[in-house]
Amino acid sequence: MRPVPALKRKVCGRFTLAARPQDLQQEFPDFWFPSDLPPRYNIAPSQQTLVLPGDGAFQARSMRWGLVPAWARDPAIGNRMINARSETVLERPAFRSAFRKRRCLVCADGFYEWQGSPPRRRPFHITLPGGVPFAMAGIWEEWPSPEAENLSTFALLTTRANPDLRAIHDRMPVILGPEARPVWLDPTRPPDALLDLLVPFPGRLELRAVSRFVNRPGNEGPECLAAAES
DNA sequence: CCAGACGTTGTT
DNA sequence: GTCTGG
DNA sequence: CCAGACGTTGTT
DNA sequence: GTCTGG
Repeated sequence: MRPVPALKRKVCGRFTLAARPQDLQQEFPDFWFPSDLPPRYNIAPSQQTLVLPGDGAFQARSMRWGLVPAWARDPAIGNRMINARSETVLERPAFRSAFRKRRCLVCADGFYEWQGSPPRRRPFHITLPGGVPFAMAGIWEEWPSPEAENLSTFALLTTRANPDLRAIHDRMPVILGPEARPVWLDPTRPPDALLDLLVPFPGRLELRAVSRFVNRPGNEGPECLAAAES
């Protein structure tokens, strides 16, 4: 008998990065950050956001969320390549090469998950205690655009939800603590050592129901974190 | 050998 | 790029 | 992830 | 319903 598929709901598709550059500098002291970083409360797929690639430059870069494989004909394919399952990332043709050679950290200070079924689906904002910035595990690609400069894109690694999150969701982005980050970014690390890092977050998470204002991808600003209407 | 395809998420 | 199908 | 669009003809 | 765009 085939294994019964686990309960599945939708996975990380929005997040926040409202932290100031000095807060990021403190959390990621090895990296250089731009000083003019705008606070973001509604980062959606296809948008640019701050990524720390393991390319040895230790320079924060802006990349587009939604991985476009190097061989893609149409970069629109990236709009659906926003998450890569940890369980299968090693085999998937679209991700395998990026997983082996181009890993990164994706800076965030919270992410959104939606709970329930339409039309009552409600967004939650999930943070670490105190709202400190954290690093999500990512992989990235460079797509040679015929007209413009290369397009840099990334996908987030996902794993099972941890106990705090399980009430609303069964998947979550992989969050890497300070010890795991250099391992993930080390280009010489073998796949087995990397896969060991892709586990549910072992610490506590804080969940807060927020307004549906965040639903609309074009909405931006601290209103995205307003308490949920009753 | 060449030609042609190549993907993910989720489906509560 | 890399794999499959013919 | 959610919101919003969703068409055709013909075109060196 | 399904796909694209943000």
